[in-house]
Amino acid sequence: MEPAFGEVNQLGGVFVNGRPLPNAIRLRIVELAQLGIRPCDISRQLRVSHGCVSKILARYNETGSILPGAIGGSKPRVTTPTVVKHIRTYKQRDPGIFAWEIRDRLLADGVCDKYNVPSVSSISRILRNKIGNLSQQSHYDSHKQHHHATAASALQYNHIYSYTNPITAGAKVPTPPGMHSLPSTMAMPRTWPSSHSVTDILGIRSITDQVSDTSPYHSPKVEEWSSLSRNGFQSTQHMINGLDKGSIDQEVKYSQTASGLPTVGSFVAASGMTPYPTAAPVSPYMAYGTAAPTGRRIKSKHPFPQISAVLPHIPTPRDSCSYAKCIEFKDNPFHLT
DNA sequence: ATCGTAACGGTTGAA
DNA sequence: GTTTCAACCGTTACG
Repeated sequence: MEPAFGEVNQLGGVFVNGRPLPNAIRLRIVELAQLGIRPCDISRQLRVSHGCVSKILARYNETGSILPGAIGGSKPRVTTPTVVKHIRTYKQRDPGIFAWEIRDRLLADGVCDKYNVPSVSSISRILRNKIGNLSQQSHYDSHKQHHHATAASALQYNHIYSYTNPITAGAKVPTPPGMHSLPSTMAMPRTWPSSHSVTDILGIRSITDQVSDTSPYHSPKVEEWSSLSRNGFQSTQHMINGLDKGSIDQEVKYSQTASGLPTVGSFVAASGMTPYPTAAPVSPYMAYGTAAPTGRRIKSKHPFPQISAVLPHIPTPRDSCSYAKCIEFKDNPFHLT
């Protein structure tokens, strides 16, 4: 359940425990950093803990994305229907086969790779629970099952998990930014926006602004706006740094000075940066985008790349299967009226 | 003073 | 419909 109210951190900023900062704040952190503002000053100005600033900047530096990681869900199973089907086949052909032999065969036949091959114990469990006494199965049945399993797995898993792709097989496998050699099965999972770049994020945001309500906190779920993101609201003329100015203006309201505490704004003017409003109502939770590609520990050659850069998102298996939804704040505790 | 990060309490969503 | 579990979150405190 969403809390009725957010909490206030030591800096006077409002946050919701367990929930990501809104994209507007995340974006601001990156923008300020690009302008040469020190993280400690960013922390003070935005009233976000320095640990959070550090984390967001580090992630941006490594992934090019300002977005939070994907929350919730489960890791994709390794015992996909396809794998079970192969195990069944092996067992049928050689009823005395050992689990470890099956494991080796799965690897040898390319059904799995070293990242997603089931453990011996998992195979044993499959043999015990899912396959049982194969000798009582007719060949016709098994063939039919085989066929269905293949189709089903192709539909349900292949385009999402792409287990045999060594790039995506491990969630922590680094993937260079800008890589375009993704197999088609990974290029565009079912409900995922094509990019986690700021451009796409705000492109999406610009659309959601149009379709959403007056509450800056409510955002459509990805199921809704992932399709929007594909319908050509890429960059437009009123983009600033790849961002929709309107959306920025709206999200800028997040600046945390509602408590009446003095803002830390002197250095803002001195730095010549965009003069963000510094005394706007607190409204921390606006639309969230989709998850950042967490776990991709990319050592960027270009620290703090321009935020307008479009960096294709290379989804991890976990990304693509379970993080399709953005965060929705229906009852935003921070929405001041 | 600044920054990186582990611990913590929390949320989320697939299985 | 509920529970479990492992992912993530931001804050805090420590070094």
